[in-house]
Amino acid sequence: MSFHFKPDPQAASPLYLQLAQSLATAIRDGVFGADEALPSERVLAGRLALSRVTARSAIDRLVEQGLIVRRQGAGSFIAPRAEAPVARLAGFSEDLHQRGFVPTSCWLQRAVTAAAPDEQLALALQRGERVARLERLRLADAVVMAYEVSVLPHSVLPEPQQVGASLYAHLGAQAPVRAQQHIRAMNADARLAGLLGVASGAALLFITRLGYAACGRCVELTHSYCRSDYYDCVAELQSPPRP
Amino acid sequence: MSFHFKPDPQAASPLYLQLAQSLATAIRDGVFGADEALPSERVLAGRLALSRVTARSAIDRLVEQGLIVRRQGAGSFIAPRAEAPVARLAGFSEDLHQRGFVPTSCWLQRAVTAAAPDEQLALALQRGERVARLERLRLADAVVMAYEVSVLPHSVLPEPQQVGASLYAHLGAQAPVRAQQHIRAMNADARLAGLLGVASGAALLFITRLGYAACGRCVELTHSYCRSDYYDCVAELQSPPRP
DNA sequence: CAGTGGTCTAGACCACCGC
DNA sequence: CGGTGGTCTAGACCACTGA
Repeated sequence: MSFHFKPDPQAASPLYLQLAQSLATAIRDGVFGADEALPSERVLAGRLALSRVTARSAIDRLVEQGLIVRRQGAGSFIAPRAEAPVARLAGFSEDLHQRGFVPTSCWLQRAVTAAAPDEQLALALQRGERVARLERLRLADAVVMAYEVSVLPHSVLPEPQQVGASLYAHLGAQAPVRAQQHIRAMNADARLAGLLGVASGAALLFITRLGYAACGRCVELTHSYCRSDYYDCVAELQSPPRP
Repeated sequence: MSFHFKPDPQAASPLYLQLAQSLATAIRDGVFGADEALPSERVLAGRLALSRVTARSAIDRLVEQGLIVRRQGAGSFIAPRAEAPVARLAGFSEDLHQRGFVPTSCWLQRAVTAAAPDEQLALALQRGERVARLERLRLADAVVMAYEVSVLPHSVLPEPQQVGASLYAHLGAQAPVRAQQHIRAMNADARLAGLLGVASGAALLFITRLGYAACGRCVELTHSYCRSDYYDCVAELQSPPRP
């Protein structure tokens, strides 16, 4: 089975991304068997009339995503992972969608309010700067999965009323590209139990997320209270730099 | 303030890593002010007699680590993050150590046993292949923080008795470099409550970790039951590839 | 406009793997 | 040994930023 791909120098996206995506699709479609070696970087480059550096960049992406494993001197191989990969940064919507659920939201509040002290600190707000506050229930297939409060600088989200199902989609270029989550467990109090439809005292996942835009600014502080029986949080970790 | 660095082509580690580490140190030492621009890639390359690609590779590393933010057309800037960065893949030991605790372990079991079905599957074991089973309490400053059961292929860990405080240190080259964690919350049953010294029914973090070695093989399956009042799980997330 | 990061090329040497 | 990934160079064009 051979791999076909036509580089298009006119396209909007760079060649190495086109190639990476193309290879990723081929891998997921099973064009290459598990544990099989990819064409070597030189072969790939030669066959597609690209430089080796470009071919290598494409493979770099796939290695980062865990789709491919490199073995020096031997070759690049399909990673031996049958299961579904990836749970990078994804909003709730995208996250659930991937798992085949139909995610919906039920707004409890979308307003511009004053900022609490911890919010001022986390978002590095100017004195007196206000925040957009989004409060909602998250549902999957009509089952409540989480209660979530998001706070963003007013300047980042001037009109919270306009936010649709996906906050990140609405934010566009200002959406977070990196985030830090603190994940804890807590027992549901009466109010949370009522909102989520669980017994009082049930164990919940309590997730605090700080989201950073591409420019490095912290643009999102979110507290999520998740039913753990329906939702679990997946994290992909990478090794620290070797000193 | 200027930045000094002598590239050493003889050294074991590649130039781009030397430079990255050197820059990282300089940044953490405050040689560059927050929000200040780094020397441009061309300047860096010229001054250090490196190619621009090499200088760029070094900066790539720092961007991945969140130390630096690139702005096309403008420059590369110190990321505006005062706080402690990074919680990549770290074993419990390293993790707690970074926070200033003294981590210790109390072994409950270190043995070679048969593999349960889910363990066979997760670790992709041969039929009948046995596993090393490690069971321990994790303590920080003499307080129990977690109960943990790790299972590894016997071939990866032939002598579980020899494992010291840090499993990853003992594994050496076979230690995981990538991991996937599933994080859930659960109420402590009587046994867990007893082990961890919490009330029965208290909310615990229940973390299942699959660790993958550099060669791509899954070498670790760990279940952790963590007291959430003392321990929280930090995850750094990155954005998905833009399609 | 000059300078920046983003991408790309063609070619090179090395350390490592498997035969 | 030949082929592989790992690193490095010198130079190029583009799109974008900011003064």
